Order: sequence, then C-alpha cells, then structure tokens
Amino acid sequence: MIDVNQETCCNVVHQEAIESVEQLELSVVEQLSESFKALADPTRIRILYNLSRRELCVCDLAEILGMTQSAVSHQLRYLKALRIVKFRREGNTMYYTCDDAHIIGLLQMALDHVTHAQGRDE
Amino acid sequence: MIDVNQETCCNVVHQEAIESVEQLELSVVEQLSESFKALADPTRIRILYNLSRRELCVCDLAEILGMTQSAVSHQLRYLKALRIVKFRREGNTMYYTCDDAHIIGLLQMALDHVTHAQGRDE
DNA sequence: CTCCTATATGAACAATTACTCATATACTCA
DNA sequence: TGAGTATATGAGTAATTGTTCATATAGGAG
Repeated sequence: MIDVNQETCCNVVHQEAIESVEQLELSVVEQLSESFKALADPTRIRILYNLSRRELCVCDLAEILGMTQSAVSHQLRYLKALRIVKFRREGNTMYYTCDDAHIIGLLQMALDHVTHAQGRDE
Repeated sequence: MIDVNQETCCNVVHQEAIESVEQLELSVVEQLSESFKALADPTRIRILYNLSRRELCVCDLAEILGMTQSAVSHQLRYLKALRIVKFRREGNTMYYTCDDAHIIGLLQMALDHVTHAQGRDE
C-alpha cells in the first residue's frame, strides 16, 4: 500500500513504521517538557538540589550560588508557579523547600548516572 | 559565629545552613542541565520517544511530527552531537535510533508520573 | 506613624533557541 | 557522466530566557 498526502518531505515514507508507534498526547508532551525545562538550567538545578536537602531562605541561596537576590528570587518565582517549591514566611524572611518527589526523582536519577557512569563508555 | 564578606544580599545569612549542604561540582551541574535540556523541548521529546520505540528515517519522523524535514534534521543534529541518537545509512536514507538508557529512563520516569498521578493532588 | 530589612517584581537587554528558506552534500540509478 | 532523491547545513528571524537594575511590597522595631 503506497501512501497518500505527504507534502512534508520525500516519497519513501514507511507507512507501516509510522503507524507502529503509538503517539503521545500533545498535552502529555507539554507536561513532560515543562518538568524537564524546570531542570534544564544550571541555576535552577542548584537551587532545587539545595532545597531538596534543606530549607533555606532567599538570602542563603543567593550566598550559596554567588548570585544576586533578584536573580534567585526570579527563579524561585518560576519554580513556585510550577508548584515545584514550597515556602513559608517567618517575619521578613521567606523559607523555601522542595519536596516534589517527581522532580527530585528525576534530578537524583540523572545525578546517579553522571556520578556513577564515569570512566565507562562515556 | 557571625559570618563575613557577603555583599550578595542581606545580613541574616544562616552560616550553618549554608555549610550543611554539600555542593555539586559545577561540571556535574553542567552535565545534568545538558541532559535535561535535551528533553526540554516538545519536538525533541516526540523524536526521542519515537526513536526509542523504533528505528525511523528522517522522512518518517517529519511525517509523524507534521514538521519539515529541515526542522527534524536540525534537531537530530543536536541529539547526534550529544550522542543521544545513533544512525546508520542505507543508500540515501538515514535511519535513526535512540538506545540511550539514561535519557530513555528519564523520559520514561517522567512519563510514568504524568500518566499515573492523574487526578490525585496535582 | 517612620525607618529598616527581606523579598518580589517590572522593564530592559543580551544570549540562546527552534524554526524557515535556500542550498549543499552524498548517494542511487540510468 | 548527469538527473533525481534523502538528508545536512548555513543564514536569517521571531520568540524565549536568564540576568541586571531600579523600585515596590510587606513585615519588624522603635
């Protein structure tokens, strides 16, 4: 069965191959990329790593990361919007934590790979 | 012990808190973000998902994704540079696969979370 | 109330990104 | 050789992103 309507590219589309993989729903793909985007930036990785180990205030994070309070605060806002970090107020000070098992799991899994698979094939 | 030299932010840096978390090496953080960046784009997620299930040519991918051959080829170059996808030539046709256990593991873990934890607290 | 401090936020900007378009490359077949 | 095809790639572009700077908000101490 030679197939139809592919303006996309070439003529040698393997129809059977195309149909053999069940596609992900686009909303699922969006959710996936949302999670990975949160972890795709070095600053956010370091923030999440620290907040997964200990409750810290904005100021502590700025000191640890060697970044401005504003830069840290912007990233926290991003993570807050995704509900990845939680926070509580104590006077003027905001304390943040990360207990998102999903995100921490992804981070830990990637970390295990990087720190373990050293000196093997890659 | 009140601490020293923090021009970063406020004066209420919790020295004990800062020192309690062992920091990641920056090179490790870079490697982590490299992996997550690869998965942070919907197009790449769909490409990797398909290539983890089956060997496909550029043309098939373009058809599946409803994108131009060029766009797909650019993303494949990106993934190739990170050694996340492999390929073989058969005449004019390039067949790509993804057997990177690390990346597939991350993708699968995130996918499990999205498709499982539906209707619970998030 | 006023001043001080910790954090949040809007605007601006440079860097990066994902795509399009045109073209180059590399292979097949005659 | 030369035409045809599948893929790769460089330049250009619009959109996004991570930061800085200046300022706003909100609570505490007096």
